[in-house]
Amino acid sequence: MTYEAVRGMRDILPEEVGCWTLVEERVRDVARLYNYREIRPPIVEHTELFSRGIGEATDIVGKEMFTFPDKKGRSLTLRPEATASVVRAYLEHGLHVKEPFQKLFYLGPMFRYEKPQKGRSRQFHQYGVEAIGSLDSSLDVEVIEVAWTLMDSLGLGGLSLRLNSIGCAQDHGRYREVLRAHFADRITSMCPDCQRRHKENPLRILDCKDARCQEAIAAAPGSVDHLCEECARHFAEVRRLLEHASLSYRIDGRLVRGLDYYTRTVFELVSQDLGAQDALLGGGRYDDLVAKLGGPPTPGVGFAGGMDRLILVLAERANAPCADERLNLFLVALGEKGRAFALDLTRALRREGVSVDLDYRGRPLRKQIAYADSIGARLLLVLGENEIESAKGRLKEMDSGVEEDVALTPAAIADAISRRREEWNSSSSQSKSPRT
RNA sequence: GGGAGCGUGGCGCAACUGGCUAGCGCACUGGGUUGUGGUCCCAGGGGUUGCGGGUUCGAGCCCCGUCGCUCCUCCCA
Repeated sequence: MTYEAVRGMRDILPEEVGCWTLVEERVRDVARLYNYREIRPPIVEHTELFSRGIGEATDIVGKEMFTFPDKKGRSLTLRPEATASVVRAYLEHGLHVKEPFQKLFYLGPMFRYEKPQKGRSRQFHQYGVEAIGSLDSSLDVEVIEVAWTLMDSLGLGGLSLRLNSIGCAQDHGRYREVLRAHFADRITSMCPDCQRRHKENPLRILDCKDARCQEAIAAAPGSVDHLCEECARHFAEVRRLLEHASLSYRIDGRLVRGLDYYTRTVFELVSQDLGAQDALLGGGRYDDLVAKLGGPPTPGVGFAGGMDRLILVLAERANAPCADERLNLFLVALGEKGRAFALDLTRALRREGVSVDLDYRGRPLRKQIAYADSIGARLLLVLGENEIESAKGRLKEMDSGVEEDVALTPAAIADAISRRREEWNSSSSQSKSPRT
């Protein structure tokens, strides 16, 4: 093997693409259902957008970005997430002036320089929604509902929602001190990482999984108990509305997300099927981000989900829904005459919107048919002297073996196929797929 | 970033304590006298054993390095 893909980047081959397009379609359908509109920011941004937006002190900015200089020496970065880009676009194009309240969604590749493992590659794909311009608790709940609805539409049950509120910027400062005080007298018996975190950002201690630290963490006060009056009220309302909508959740006082811009509501949807990389999607409020990036004080809330992980989970469950587009018709050409006839017929049928293919390698009849079968063609039509002379052929259904006479005109064949389309569409996603 | 394991044709695997031209299944190609597939039979192509060094009479097997993958940790999607 002479070349291989760059570490942490992988090919999505034709066999898998069906699952991807299906998930993408569902994301778009659900987003539209809730009136979120698609936005497509570029993949490369000025490095500063992320270091400002996501936070200098975060792991993402500190050590996980694909950053490089352009030809004029400006520092550019492959986006590690999309929220900062969406907010940048929101401000750059004056959306905040035209209509400050915007509901947007996106879909696409993100890049983080991490050690690759299952469910975590350096180029990965996220979908996400952002609702910018309102502090209303019902919007937090709507965003969470979008996530649940999407999972439902993919037939994914058995997921759980972890929920927390980390309060506003002022609350963060106070809570940090509360934690620092809590851990102060036992920090010496905790892991080295936590001793560092204790100084830098005690919030991160809550994320630690080291056995030595668990006791102290379990006894730590939750952020929920240290919210200011307004944040507490906001969170209570979020919870009330979630319950009202019958969306179950579990309060997790240890849930602190890795991006600095989060405020108030934070949440994660986790799956048991994913091992260490169990977060299927996560999000929350970012009420200070727009202002931090130079805009007017504007609240926002959103989430991002990992498509790669989602597809991994779908694949592990039985009957994963995958788009399965099968070729309508394969023409088997016999001899010179048959070949010429088949080429013309192919062109005519394609103009009629019928997907058709034929042999390009001069293979014998038997192999042509075997090939048609292996690529999952729905119908087969043999074109030899007999057919051309009589202007009649036999259309064979590959799955059942049933044959039907047809006139060899594009219109007649296209008609015979369109009669079957409905039946194909209703059974396509579960029926036998090609190459299995 | 730290820890552990693993790299043999496209895929899945085999090769006794280092010992003959590195095998098998699937897939692929051709054929079983150019008119019907998914079964069967025959034949065939394809690997400098991830890469680079070393030890040895001899290395797919041992040692070192390197690259990659997997899992845990970390982080998150």
